[in-house]
Amino acid sequence: MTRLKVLREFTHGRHKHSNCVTTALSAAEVSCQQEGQRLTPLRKRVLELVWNGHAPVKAYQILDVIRHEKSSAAPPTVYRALDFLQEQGLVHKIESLNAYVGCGAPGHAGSGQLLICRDCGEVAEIDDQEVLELLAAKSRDVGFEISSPTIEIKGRCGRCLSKHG
Amino acid sequence: MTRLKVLREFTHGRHKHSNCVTTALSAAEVSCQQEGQRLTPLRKRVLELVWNGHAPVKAYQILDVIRHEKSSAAPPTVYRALDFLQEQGLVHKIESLNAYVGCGAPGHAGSGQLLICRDCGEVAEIDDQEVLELLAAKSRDVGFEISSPTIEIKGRCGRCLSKHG
DNA sequence: GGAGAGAATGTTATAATATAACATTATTGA
DNA sequence: TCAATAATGTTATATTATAACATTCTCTCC
Repeated sequence: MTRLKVLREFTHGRHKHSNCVTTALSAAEVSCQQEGQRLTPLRKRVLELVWNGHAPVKAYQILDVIRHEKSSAAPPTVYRALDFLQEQGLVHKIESLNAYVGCGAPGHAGSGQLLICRDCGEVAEIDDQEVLELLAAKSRDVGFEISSPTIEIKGRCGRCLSKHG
Repeated sequence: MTRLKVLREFTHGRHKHSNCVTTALSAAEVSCQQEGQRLTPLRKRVLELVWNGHAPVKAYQILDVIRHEKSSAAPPTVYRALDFLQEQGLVHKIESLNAYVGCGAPGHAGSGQLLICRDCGEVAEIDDQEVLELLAAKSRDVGFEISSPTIEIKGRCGRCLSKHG
């Protein structure tokens, strides 16, 4: 199937997560450098915490950690960093959960389609042009022009399906 | 284009909105009757307020109105009614706005695709099987099985497009 | 009609999420 | 170095939502 990009995968079992974090942080460095944006230590740390795992992370969870490291941390500390990271396409907000996940493909415009596993909580991200084009076509039928789709899908990932039937 | 159902339309200018409200309330009565659910005066009033117009309505806006009519009104009053209405498919929550809109096709399972106009704020709802099937197919490619999609799309409606270019 | 069960609503308190507004510090570029 | 801008600090508060328990209402069964 062409045009389907997988921006963030389900882990489907154990994996060496430190690799995910390292990769994400390096990619973020590069991306920000290219864009002339500053990935400050604070922003980098927040990104790292968002990449705590493959499940969504809440703003106040991040704050709880940062508070222990930096007494000046307050809600704006975290929300501003998250805003920056979202603008850079390094993080997506999952609106239906009020939580955040790292994006596997920084610099990538907008968010793709977020797949959220009800069982294990992991989130994958795909970006499929066919889906977007079809949605755009259907929207045009009612006179609507898309600018930014939010697509969040709850269901079950392959691993949880095979585990629990 | 087949299989595209329009559950809630953009008004595209003036219309007699009281008709929308009347229709929605009647449909709700019928739907609840059929399902053996109780559309109490409170729930009906909340539904009516959600249908205040074609733009999303916030829970606390509803509460502000109800407070004037019923001194006992408090947040749970409104949230419980909204929960009930969502379960009955009479109202959808727009996750990306923390706001609510009425559904034009009660009883309909899940929400369709919500189209949100950035300019006038109106929300339409379509329900297209092709889109859902394509999404399901693409999700299957990464081993994921969809149970409930949340699709909210920001853009511009036909009227605003023709107005402002 | 009355008793009991379950549903709906009332009531109080608080949790969880997010932003406003202004002060201070750091960084960059002229 | 100085000024401008960006980033962070700081305090307060707005917004959204739920917990927990009390009371009232509605329906059914007898």
